[in-house]
Amino acid sequence: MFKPLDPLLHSELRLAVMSLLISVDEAEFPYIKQQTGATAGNLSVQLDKLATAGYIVIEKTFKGKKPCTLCRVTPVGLKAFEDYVAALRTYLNVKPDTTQQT
Amino acid sequence: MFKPLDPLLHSELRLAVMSLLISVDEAEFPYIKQQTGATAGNLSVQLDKLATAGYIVIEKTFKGKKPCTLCRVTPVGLKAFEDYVAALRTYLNVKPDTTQQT
DNA sequence: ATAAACAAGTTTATTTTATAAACCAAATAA
DNA sequence: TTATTTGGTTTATAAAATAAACTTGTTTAT
Repeated sequence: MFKPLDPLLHSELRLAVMSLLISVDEAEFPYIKQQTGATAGNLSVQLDKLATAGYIVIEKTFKGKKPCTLCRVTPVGLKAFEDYVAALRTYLNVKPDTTQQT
Repeated sequence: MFKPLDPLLHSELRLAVMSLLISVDEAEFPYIKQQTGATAGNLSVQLDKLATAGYIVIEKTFKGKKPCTLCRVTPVGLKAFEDYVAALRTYLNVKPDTTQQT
C-alpha cells in the first residue's frame, strides 16, 4: 500500500538540498545556505549525512584564499531521490500511471 | 523557492493515515493499523496529534460490546493535506502545471 | 602593525520527534 | 475461573532536527 520513505530524504532540509543540487549540478555552501534558508550549523550537519550516505560528494577547495565547500549530487543520490519521489506518490492519492502495479 | 512543509504532515505515519482517511472517508483503528503497518502505540500517539490539530476527528463508539475508535478526516485536514502536497511539489522538480503560479 | 569585524564552516548542546515497550481494561475462549 | 485476545493508552528510549557557541583564517579599519 504505502511504500517506506527513505528517512535520509524525508527531511525538509536534506530534501531541499538534494532538489537544489539536482537542478544545478553543483553548488557552494553559502549558495545552498541562502537558497534553503538554513542556518550554517544545520546545513553542515545535513550535508555530512548526505555525503556519508554517498548521496552527494563534498569537495573542499579554495577560492583564492577562502575555503570553498562545493557540493555535487552523485548517481546514487539521484537514484535515491527518484525512488523517494516514487514512494512518496503512494501517499499522495495521485495515480501517475494506471497501467500495471509493481 | 522551497515552501515550508507542515511538520505535522511531514511524517511517514501521519501522512499515511491522512492519505488513507482521505481515500476511505472513515476508518477504524485496527484497519488503519493494518493498512499502515504501524504499531498500536505509535498509531495511537500519531492519531492524537492529528486530532489535536483538528486534521481528523476521533469518535469513540462501541461495536457491540467492544470499543471502536473511528477516524475521519476534517475539511481542515483535507485542506492541510492539499497544501502540504502543493508545498512538497516545490521540492520534487516536477512542474505539475505550467499555466499561472499563485 | 594591531585590533576589530567578517566569512565559512564545525562542534556541541538542546529540543523535538518518532517509535517501541510496557501496561491496562474489558471481552471472549478454554 | 483463569488464560488469552482485542483494543487500545501511557511511558520510556532512541533518533533527529535545530540552534547556539565556537574555531580558523581573512579582510578591513586604526
